[in-house]
Amino acid sequence: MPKPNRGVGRPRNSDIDLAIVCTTRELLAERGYAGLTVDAVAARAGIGKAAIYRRYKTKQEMIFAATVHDLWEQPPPDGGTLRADLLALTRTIAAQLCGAPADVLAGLLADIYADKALGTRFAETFLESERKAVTAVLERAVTRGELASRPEASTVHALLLGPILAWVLILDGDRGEMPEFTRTVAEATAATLLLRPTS
Amino acid sequence: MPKPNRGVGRPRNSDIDLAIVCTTRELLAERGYAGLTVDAVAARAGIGKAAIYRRYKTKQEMIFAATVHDLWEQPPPDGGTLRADLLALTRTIAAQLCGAPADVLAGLLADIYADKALGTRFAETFLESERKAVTAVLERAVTRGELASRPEASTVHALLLGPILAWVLILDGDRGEMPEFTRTVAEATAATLLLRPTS
Amino acid sequence: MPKPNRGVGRPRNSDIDLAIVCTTRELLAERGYAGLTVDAVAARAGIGKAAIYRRYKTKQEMIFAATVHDLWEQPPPDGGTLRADLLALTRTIAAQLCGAPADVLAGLLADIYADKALGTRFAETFLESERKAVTAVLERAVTRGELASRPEASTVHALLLGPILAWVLILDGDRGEMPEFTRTVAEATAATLLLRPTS
Amino acid sequence: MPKPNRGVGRPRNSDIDLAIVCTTRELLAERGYAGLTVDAVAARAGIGKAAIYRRYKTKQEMIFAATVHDLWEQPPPDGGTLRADLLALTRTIAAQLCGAPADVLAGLLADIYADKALGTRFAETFLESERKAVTAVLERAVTRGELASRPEASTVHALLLGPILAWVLILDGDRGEMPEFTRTVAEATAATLLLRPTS
DNA sequence: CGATAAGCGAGACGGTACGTCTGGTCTTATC
DNA sequence: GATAAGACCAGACGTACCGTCTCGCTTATCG
Repeated sequence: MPKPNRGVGRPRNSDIDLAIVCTTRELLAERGYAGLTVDAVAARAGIGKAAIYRRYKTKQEMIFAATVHDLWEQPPPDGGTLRADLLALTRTIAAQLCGAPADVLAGLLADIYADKALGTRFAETFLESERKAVTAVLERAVTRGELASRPEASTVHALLLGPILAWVLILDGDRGEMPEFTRTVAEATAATLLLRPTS
Repeated sequence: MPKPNRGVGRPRNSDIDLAIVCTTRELLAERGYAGLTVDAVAARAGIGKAAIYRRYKTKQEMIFAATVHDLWEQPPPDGGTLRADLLALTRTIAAQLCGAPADVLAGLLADIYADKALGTRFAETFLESERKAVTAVLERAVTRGELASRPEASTVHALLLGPILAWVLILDGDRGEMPEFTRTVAEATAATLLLRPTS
Repeated sequence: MPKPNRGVGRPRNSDIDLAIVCTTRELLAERGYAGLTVDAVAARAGIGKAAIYRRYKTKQEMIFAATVHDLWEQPPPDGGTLRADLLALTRTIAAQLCGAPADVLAGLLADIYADKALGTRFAETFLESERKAVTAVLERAVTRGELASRPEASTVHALLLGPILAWVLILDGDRGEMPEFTRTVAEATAATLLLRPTS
Repeated sequence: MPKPNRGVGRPRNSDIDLAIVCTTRELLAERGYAGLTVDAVAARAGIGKAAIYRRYKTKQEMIFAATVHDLWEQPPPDGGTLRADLLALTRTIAAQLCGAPADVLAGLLADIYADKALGTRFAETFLESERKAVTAVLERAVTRGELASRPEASTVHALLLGPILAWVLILDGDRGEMPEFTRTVAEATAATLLLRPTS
């Protein structure tokens, strides 16, 4: 999230906003997360470093902004059944995670732990919104009578998010098989929830 | 894995091997992954930087060696049922992941993507041995007749590893609840496998 | 001679230019040539190492610049006689050589041989200007009729420079006696030239 | 001057003594003074570093020993006249200085200032013996009646040594012209001494 | 003869400096 | 006041070298 601009003086050139984001993505693709430097972004984009740091506090924020596309906040529309809702949810999660190469994901994750502020922002935006979606889906199932009581959202979240995370981040799984895998994950979670109430 | 030593000349001092590993862990705990420097390790351990770089090509290799404890290779003993085997397996995986703080895990993961050699080593040691254990457990279940056919090991691996990974790495879950959570993950996977053959 | 700066962007801070030179001289005086480190210069001057290496390619260039004060170019004014001219010239040379402690002189000399670029610069600035002065003095003497033909400049240069060099660099002679010694050198050379034409 | 050996235990291998000296000279010629490393000498000579440091306290002592051929101590034989004695003396000095490349001379000189012990040894051996020779020559001239009183030996030493030093060290003079130049230096000094009593 | 002492090649060790690089800030002149 | 260029501080990185030490071995003299 770029720093705000008080609306006084020369307005920011929005071409630059775009150039930063695009160049960052380019260079991430070319040189990988570890090989990305702010100087390189500035040079390639034909802008000054100050223009970057006026918008983002740190390099990590810049990458975060360039990578983590401002993500969906709404829980998926009611699909009628818990099974359908979980599948939709899992697909959204998978789409998020597949949006960036694995090295970027890993790098970002590391930076989130290195920089407390970034961690907080990540938790508040990304995590919180996902968690809300999970909660909403579960609550709908309770309302429908599919579940007796609402299971712990964190647990379900981990059951959905985790396998996909592992697939792209650790196991370097084929992303072509992702739709299929997504279905497996969703159904496994659904099966578990429907069979036995998970704490 | 440290660089080798041709058996000629003065042998490496194994006290130093140990000191590097211990000091690295100490400093990781004190200052976090991002705050670790090679100079600090050398200074604290009372050794020269050369002694470190004689053993490890890069800082990352050092951290890797200090962190990824040369890990279990054996699949869990036969527990009699798929359910029991999966629980044991999941517990082993969880123990591995809980061995290091989250920031170290994240940092290591990022470095694995940054350094190809490290990535290969990680895949060959850590991943391969885990995968073999998963395969063994599944094969036992087929032999027992619990499963009709052996499911894809990668998928099951992701279903087991993923939620735990997400729990410690993303959701910053309470590690005290890990035993309980581990059980949930194992049972969810068991349920899925026993209900429907996963691809 | 510092690296140039293309007039675009933030200009070099000339305070730093000065600080580097002064601090280098200070530390040379305090710790001697062999004890001088770039880190110490940076630390004492309160600047970053990069600011030094932006100006000088190597430590040696820095010392060179800090020590070999951009020196006089003009031959001494016409003193009326060869004897007088030689004395003036010798005094200038002696003043140059006494400007730095013996260890710095020796260190610099060694570095000049170690680094070809430095050697060239030394020859072109220091040596060439001194040689021109010697030539000019000798030519004046020929014009005056004191000498029948112009002697080889290199030889005369060696006769003037050498003894002083030996005095400060090898024999560790008392610098208090330098004025007297300078006179001796000048007169010895004058006597030789006036008696017999030196090749 | 190598460290002594108490005659007990295995005796030193004199092949190694020679190998060190020869290899040092070789490498000095190939890579220059600044490029010489002890490891390289040991490797090239096929010996261990310890064998070197058992003989010489420091790298500089090794180079010193390999370079400064154990030099003449005797003043030149009586040539009958001051002029002839000075020429002989100058030739000896020139021979000494021409024995090593200029960069080695410069490097050695710098090291002499860096290492007090080496400086003392240099002064006591090289310098002192030269000075004695100068004194002896001057005294002979007084005895012969060529000179009224014995001039200051240091001064004469500087007048003889200096120009040659400058020739090889600073002016990078052609060493082929050395014999001629030597004569010039000797005669200039003789002329000065015979004309006027130098301090 | 065996014990003792030292030499030897190889190379690890602690220490220290080098020169490079990057991140994030600041300073010009220009727009 | 935003911008491009680039200087600035801080400090980590990985390399190189020095002089010392340790290993397992060899080679001499002494008892």
